Amino acid sequence: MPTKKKPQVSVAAPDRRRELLGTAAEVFAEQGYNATTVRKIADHAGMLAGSLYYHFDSKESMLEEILRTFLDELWDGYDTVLDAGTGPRETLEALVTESFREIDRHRAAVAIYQKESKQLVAQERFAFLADSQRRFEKAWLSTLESGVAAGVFRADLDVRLTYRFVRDTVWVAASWYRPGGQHSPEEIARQYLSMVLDGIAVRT
Amino acid sequence: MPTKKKPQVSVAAPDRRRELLGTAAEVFAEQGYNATTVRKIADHAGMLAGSLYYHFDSKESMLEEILRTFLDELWDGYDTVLDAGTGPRETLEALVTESFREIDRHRAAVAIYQKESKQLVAQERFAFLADSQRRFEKAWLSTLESGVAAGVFRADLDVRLTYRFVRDTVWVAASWYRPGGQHSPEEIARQYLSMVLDGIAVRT
Amino acid sequence: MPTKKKPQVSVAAPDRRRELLGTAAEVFAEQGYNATTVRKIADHAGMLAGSLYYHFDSKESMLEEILRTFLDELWDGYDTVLDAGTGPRETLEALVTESFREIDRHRAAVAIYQKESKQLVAQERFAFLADSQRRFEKAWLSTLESGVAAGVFRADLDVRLTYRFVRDTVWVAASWYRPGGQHSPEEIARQYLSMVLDGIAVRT
Amino acid sequence: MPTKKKPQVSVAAPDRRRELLGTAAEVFAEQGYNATTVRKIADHAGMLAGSLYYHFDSKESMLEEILRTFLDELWDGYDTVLDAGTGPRETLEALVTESFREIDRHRAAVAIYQKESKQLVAQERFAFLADSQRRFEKAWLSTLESGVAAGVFRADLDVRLTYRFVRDTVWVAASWYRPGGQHSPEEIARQYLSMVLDGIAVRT
DNA sequence: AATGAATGAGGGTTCATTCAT
DNA sequence: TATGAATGAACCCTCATTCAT
Repeated sequence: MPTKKKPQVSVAAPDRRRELLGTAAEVFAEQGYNATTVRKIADHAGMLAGSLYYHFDSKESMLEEILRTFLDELWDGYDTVLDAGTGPRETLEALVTESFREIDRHRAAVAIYQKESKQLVAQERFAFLADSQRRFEKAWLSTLESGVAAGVFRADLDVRLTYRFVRDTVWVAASWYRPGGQHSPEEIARQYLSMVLDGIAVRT
Repeated sequence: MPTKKKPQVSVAAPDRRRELLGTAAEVFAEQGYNATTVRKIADHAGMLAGSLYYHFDSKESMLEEILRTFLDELWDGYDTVLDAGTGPRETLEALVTESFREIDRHRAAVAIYQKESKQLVAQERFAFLADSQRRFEKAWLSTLESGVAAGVFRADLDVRLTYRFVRDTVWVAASWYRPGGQHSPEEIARQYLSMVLDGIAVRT
Repeated sequence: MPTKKKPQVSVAAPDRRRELLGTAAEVFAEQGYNATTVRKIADHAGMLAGSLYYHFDSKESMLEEILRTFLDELWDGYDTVLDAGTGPRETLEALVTESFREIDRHRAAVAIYQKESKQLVAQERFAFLADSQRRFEKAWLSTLESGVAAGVFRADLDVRLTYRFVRDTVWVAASWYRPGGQHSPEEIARQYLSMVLDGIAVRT
Repeated sequence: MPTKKKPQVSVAAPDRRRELLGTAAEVFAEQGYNATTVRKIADHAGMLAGSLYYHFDSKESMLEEILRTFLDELWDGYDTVLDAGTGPRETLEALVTESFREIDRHRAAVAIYQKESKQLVAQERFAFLADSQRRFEKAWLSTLESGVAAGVFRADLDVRLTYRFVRDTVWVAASWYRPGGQHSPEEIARQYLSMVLDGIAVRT
């Protein structure tokens, strides 16, 4: 009677896993996925490269788990916001705020996502990134569109362009954001929203 | 007997060089610098990997030349704008417009710059990136600051945050921009400026 | 315009390829496929491990090509014999003789085949081994069966058992056969045939 | 304090040992010694790889014990036959029959022996394989030779060739033999003997 | 007896780079 | 100018083995 494959932790002792994934995410974010060698991760974790393979199947599977975990939590937050049934402007504000909170919580994962997702989606293994992107686009687009319909967002702008503008505007922040800095996520969100909604020009 | 090593560079056939650099930039932009093998570039150029070394010293030198060429042209444009002595708002508008023109002309280089510069600046060879970034920051910051002083930009926003906001807002566009699309660079610039300056919310 | 993959020799300069495959086959046969490191092959060939990958895709592809080449030649010989339309006994004699000739020509490949084929057939890449085995079985079985029907082979033996007996009897010889030894393939074939056909016991 | 290292081996629970060795032999036989990982054995035994090291010193020591056990039993049987003082033909028949019985009892070990012994004998640890082979060769050769001298075996055949023929003929059977099949070892032995002694051709 | 986690040596493979032709 | 072949360093990953618990 074979086999019982991979006694690998998985369920039990997920602490070490999470810890290692955190380390890996940090290095991936800082050096880029391709430029990150498994040995560097192991160094940061205080172990030998081969030892990582007790916990994970491959470097790629670490990346996958990092991104999956992040997206799962992101969608938990987004879904709560989207299901709240608030008006377009409140929804947009809540989405932006939620986004900055996720950046705060998953800075490394967000940075990785920003940098690598374009290449990754081509691989079947990372098809879930495309799914997420589609849901993402739908959520933001429909929020913007109902805002335009309701007269709270400008009608003279290309909606797709506006969508990209808002989306990028928020997420690129992950590339410079450092948690524990002088601005809380909520504070940053407030300033960003102010700029996005009202512009930087003085009203005349 | 005098050994003429590496005739390279120089005046001879600068066209082929430019052509090859264009190809390389395209592949770098699409696949990422690290993930791009010299062989892929050579494939796209219809030659063998080793043959590229007749034209260039190394993969890295190709990258350097791509980025240098782009930044040189960028600063040509920026300097013209900055030396024009226009008011802060006009300057900002001109900078944004100029930026979208550069994105249009150097899409690949811009994409590479966006993705790789953070890692590259650490290397001495790419110190010029840091220089450029400093000049860049100074140009934008001072434009914003004189705008605030002149009362044309809002005073209630964190200037550094605003700077990052505007900067990112413009440059990330390179990640989705496709030359020859439905919007001209000037048209995109106009819409972006409208959003950045006046916001997306309807004025009440 | 991309791409033209793998300028790898293939057609042109097949000499080096053949040479390397010969070396590899020798080492595979002597040490076993799994126990043979790519470095060992490279050592025997007077080059570095990585250099082999200019000529071949992988260690496995070397194995595949070795076996394919052997089987192709084997079937050339077998088909000639089988298409000759001779009687069962002559056919069997010719098959055995041809087999020893192949052992003489492809000693290493035969030894590899003997040792590894059982594990290999499970892989899709080596499905052609199963094909060959089926054809092989059919050729021998039908020869034996028509021999029995014609009254030239004994009818009191289990045909499958006899098939295995003859088959193994011939091919295991590859494990001890050394080309250039005191017996020519034809001489060995004659003695084997004498034993297989008439037995080792003195007739009473 | 006395450190009791490795209680192992010894008298304690020899059943588990035998059981584990049986499992290991099965896997070795099926996948090949090199291709068999300690983890696979442990999987089949329902334990973790490391746990095997409570019972055995190393993977190699498992292999050694499997082969030693097999050869010990084989020689018990062979010695009984050889000491019986029967004539050459009866001796040969008894040896063949005994061989098929051993194949029946130690199928896995025989298969391993067939496949790996050639590589193993080079190692000092497995020198006992060479001893066994020498005794083996002597036993068979002298049986054949006295048979030839006594006029019961053909004198016109190369004796070494005949030895190899008979030896291989019997032992390769282990590669396809499945215990519990339709033929008992004795039945197979009878048919093999019939072929080896009298050939497969119809006497004319 | 067995587990969980780690070690460390190596193995197959990739790739930027070199160089004689 | 470009090719064909090779280099050598590094990379991801595997696996027998160890050991504290």
